Amino acid sequence: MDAFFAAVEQASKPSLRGKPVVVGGLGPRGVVSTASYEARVHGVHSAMAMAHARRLSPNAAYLVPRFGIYRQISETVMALLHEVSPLIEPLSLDEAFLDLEAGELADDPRGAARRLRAEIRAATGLTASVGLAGSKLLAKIASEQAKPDGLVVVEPGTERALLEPMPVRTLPGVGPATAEHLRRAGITTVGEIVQAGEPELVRLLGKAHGSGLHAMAAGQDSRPVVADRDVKSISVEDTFDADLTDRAHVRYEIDRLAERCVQRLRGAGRSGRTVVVKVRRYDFSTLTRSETLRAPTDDPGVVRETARRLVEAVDTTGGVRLLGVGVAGLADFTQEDLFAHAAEERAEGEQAPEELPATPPPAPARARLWWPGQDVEHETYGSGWVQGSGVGRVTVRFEVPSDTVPGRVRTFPVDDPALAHRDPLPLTAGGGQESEAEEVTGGAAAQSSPASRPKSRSAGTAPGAGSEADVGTSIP
DNA sequence: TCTGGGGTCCTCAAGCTC
DNA sequence: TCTGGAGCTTGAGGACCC
Repeated sequence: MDAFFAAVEQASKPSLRGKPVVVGGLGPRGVVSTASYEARVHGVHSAMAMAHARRLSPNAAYLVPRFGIYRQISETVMALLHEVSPLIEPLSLDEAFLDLEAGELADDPRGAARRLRAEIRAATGLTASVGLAGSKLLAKIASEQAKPDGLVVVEPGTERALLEPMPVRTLPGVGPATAEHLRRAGITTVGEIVQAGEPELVRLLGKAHGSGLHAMAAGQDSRPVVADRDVKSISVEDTFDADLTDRAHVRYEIDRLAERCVQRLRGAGRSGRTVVVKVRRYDFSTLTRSETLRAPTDDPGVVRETARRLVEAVDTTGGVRLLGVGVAGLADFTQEDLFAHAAEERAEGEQAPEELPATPPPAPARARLWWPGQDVEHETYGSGWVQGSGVGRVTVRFEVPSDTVPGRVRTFPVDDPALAHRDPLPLTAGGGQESEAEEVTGGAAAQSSPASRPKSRSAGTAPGAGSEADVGTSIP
């Protein structure tokens, strides 16, 4: 998926169309989730510290994510994918693998891809990119090449030639640490991984990673498209604007996180046996502590008590920047943990004064309730979104997705009773520009080798926004 | 300017059982 | 009865992905 959050914001807010937009956490420790193509020109990219992004692109619009509307649009797109093939493996809100051979359009993958992109554009007003190949690895690489707004086809037999010159970071599973490991061994391209041989890769990276990477570098990827992956763990975590130094405050936050975690656990109809606490200290060192219970639980008291016990064993004297609570070893049933219940009751009865939770931290200032990008409604001026807030004032731009010109801006006191939060407005369907992207070549040399053709074809799709330079060769 | 949130998978060490 | 090894489980950390 490509610039999805930013593309939704631009579609929702007419005044931001064609402008640099950055979506992410706006607190002092926020990072970029997505940058629009206009912001990427200035060097802004995802996972970058927000403060860094602001220096690179000071005139961009900085907005908080609106997951509700992203989820709605994602559901629309996934429903369209279902019409093409029943076998879909979603990777995130905006990206999925599709096994075309499980659908009715297996004989015309290129037509299916074209139709899909057109339908996504018609339904959401957003553009999508598609990579068409015989494996998930190559479909993913092709969809990256296709962005923005394109289609790339990797012809069977061209896989090796396509992959060989690419940097090792192209392969999934190769991050900064593995890339550095390989670089020290003199390996910087995918071709060099193949040349090094599997035994050398296993020696460098271990059995699973080494042999898996060697196979992928050789273009061998037989991973099937898997629908309905089972969730293995559920967790919540918070990074604090300022490090927590007070143990009672740490305990208070652990209690809150345990509560939220159990809410999500119950929302998913699950329980779990292993409680995990995560602590990131002032120096960014990260510790996890876990405890496996005798039976799965979804009891907030049990999770809270276990999490408290685990965090007590961690030295937090220097300060804590992040706390997390999670539950793993998920099951579909619960079993009352009588011992933990008894322990909880005992603890409640015996709580010493210093064991009492700390006074909750001071509530955020009213101005912090208005985050840039949020949807609002004013009794007089109608629907709009928060452009900014501070020094007791909040600035709102009044415009809706269907507007063709930017809306007007007005400023109010932060506690103006006429101003309220509202749900996002849907994007206008069919808002995309008509443009039939031309397909160009994606693979390297177009030598066709039917014998090497993998059994299934996968298409990776990624709604994006931008130009139409496509590359592609036809599948016979 | 330090570095989010929610996940998955792998590796390794230690303890336990057979 | 003792001992060593295999295999499993648990706990912790690291790397990676979107």
